[in-house]
Amino acid sequence: MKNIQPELIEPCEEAESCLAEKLRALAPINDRQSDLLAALEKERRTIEPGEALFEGNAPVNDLYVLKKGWVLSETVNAQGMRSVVRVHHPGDIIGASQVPYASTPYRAIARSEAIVCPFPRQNLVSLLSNSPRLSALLLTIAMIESAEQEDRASVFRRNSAKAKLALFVQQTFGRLRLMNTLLHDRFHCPLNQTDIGDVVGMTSVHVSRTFTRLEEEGGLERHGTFIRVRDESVLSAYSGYIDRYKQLDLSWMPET
Amino acid sequence: MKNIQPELIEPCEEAESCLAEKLRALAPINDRQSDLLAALEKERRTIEPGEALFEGNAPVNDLYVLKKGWVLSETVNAQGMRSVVRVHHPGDIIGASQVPYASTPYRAIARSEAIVCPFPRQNLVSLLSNSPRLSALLLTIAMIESAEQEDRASVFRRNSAKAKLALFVQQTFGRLRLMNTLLHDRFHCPLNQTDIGDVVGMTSVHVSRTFTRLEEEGGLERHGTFIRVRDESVLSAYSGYIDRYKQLDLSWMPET
DNA sequence: CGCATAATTGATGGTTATCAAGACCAGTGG
DNA sequence: CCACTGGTCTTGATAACCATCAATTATGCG
Repeated sequence: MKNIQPELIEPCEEAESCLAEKLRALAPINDRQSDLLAALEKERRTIEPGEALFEGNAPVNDLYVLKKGWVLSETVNAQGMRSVVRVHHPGDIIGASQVPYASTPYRAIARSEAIVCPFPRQNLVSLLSNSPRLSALLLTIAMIESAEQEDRASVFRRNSAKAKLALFVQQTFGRLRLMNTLLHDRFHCPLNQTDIGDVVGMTSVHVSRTFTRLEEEGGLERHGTFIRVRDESVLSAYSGYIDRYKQLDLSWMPET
Repeated sequence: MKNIQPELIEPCEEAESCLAEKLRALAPINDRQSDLLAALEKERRTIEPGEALFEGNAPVNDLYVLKKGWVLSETVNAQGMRSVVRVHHPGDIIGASQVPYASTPYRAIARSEAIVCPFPRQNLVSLLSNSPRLSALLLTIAMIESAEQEDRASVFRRNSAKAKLALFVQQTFGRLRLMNTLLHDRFHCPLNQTDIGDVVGMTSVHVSRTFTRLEEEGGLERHGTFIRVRDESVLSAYSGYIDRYKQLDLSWMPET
């Protein structure tokens, strides 16, 4: 397997507000709104691969805007098996789904060198109080991710290993492309096959076999830590993938 | 199997605003906020069991507050298998996860006699614009449901059939109890085993077998269309169930 | 080069899907 | 009262898929 030159990967790192970049990819926001968002990303913290951002059953005080790198939210279920609940990419708010809770059962762990901007949960309130439009955008993101989750649920609980992996690749690629429009047909995946297995719900052994089959069928190619989407139609035939960042209608959103 | 007298089931039906009832179960809201919510439930529509509320790939114009009955959001995946994406109970906003989209791929179908209150998507904006607290509550509900979904995902994609069914029963019971504090240890389930199978991702045949085993182990009992939770610890040992409506910390929410 | 981690490949077994047949149940009409 | 019917649930036999265990090969890094 030949290597492919890693291209420009994390354009978000340089932005004044990574979250603002993400929201802007969905709908226009004005300077005042942009400033409100930038206020969330004053602090900065770097995390090494393998290091934990927070541990399971820790109190929820801060949320984190992810500026660079991949972070996994994972948990251990009743039978002691690890399960990766979410894969966070730049622009995501890590811990957003834990906002209403006193503590989170999840553990967040970096899978590549990551930069996060911690901010207290209280700061969310200033967004909600000062901008209906930003409130609507936060709700929109929650709904988009919810739709993605529903898609995964549909496929992961009944379908074949090929469908699971195909959906994983397509959803991941779709999310990365939102923040990095330079991506063409391949992306860097810092997860090993054990991680991927814990995301889609299969063993690392079967991840390996299934990747090989999808390669044989021409759906994708692997080159080291890069994955190339070669024929989307092959993958979609298994996964039924829908790009949840397309087909949006945000005309209803308030202006301010 | 002896029959059990169906007790008082749908207290929400009589409330001025079913949604307000649900939010009030989470955090106090004042009269002004309550009025804003009641404005969403002016219209009313009755749906018979088996009847569709909307079909797949229909444009998203209205959302629906469910006042009474069970409604399923379902879809057909790439391999032509039916998948139940969500089970809606009284107090739910049907179609909430489709707010940002021009159309929805899902089909909503009633499984018992249902009453819904349709309201245009635009009306959400008046909530967001006029009450940061209601915005926060809407976000909170989205996050709670997201957490429930993550729990399902963790269990459904790797675990045994017993774990899947146990979680289904416990999550369903937990959600119903939020709106009906009279429920003690049993609830009416209008879904047949094919429906349940399409919710949890297994065949109706295996649902039957697994229910029988869980009964033998003392976790639950079935009496006609009623399910009685007999020993939560037995079910939790499989499912690792967490009540996501407990352990909330909503102290951060804005007042107005 | 040597070591550790990750990926691959093969053999075997368990869990669940699938197919098929029969039991149960409520409602209907002779 | 009883056959009939459609739906649902149950039970059994078989097979497919994936997990598991184990051994080997590849990859990356000091």
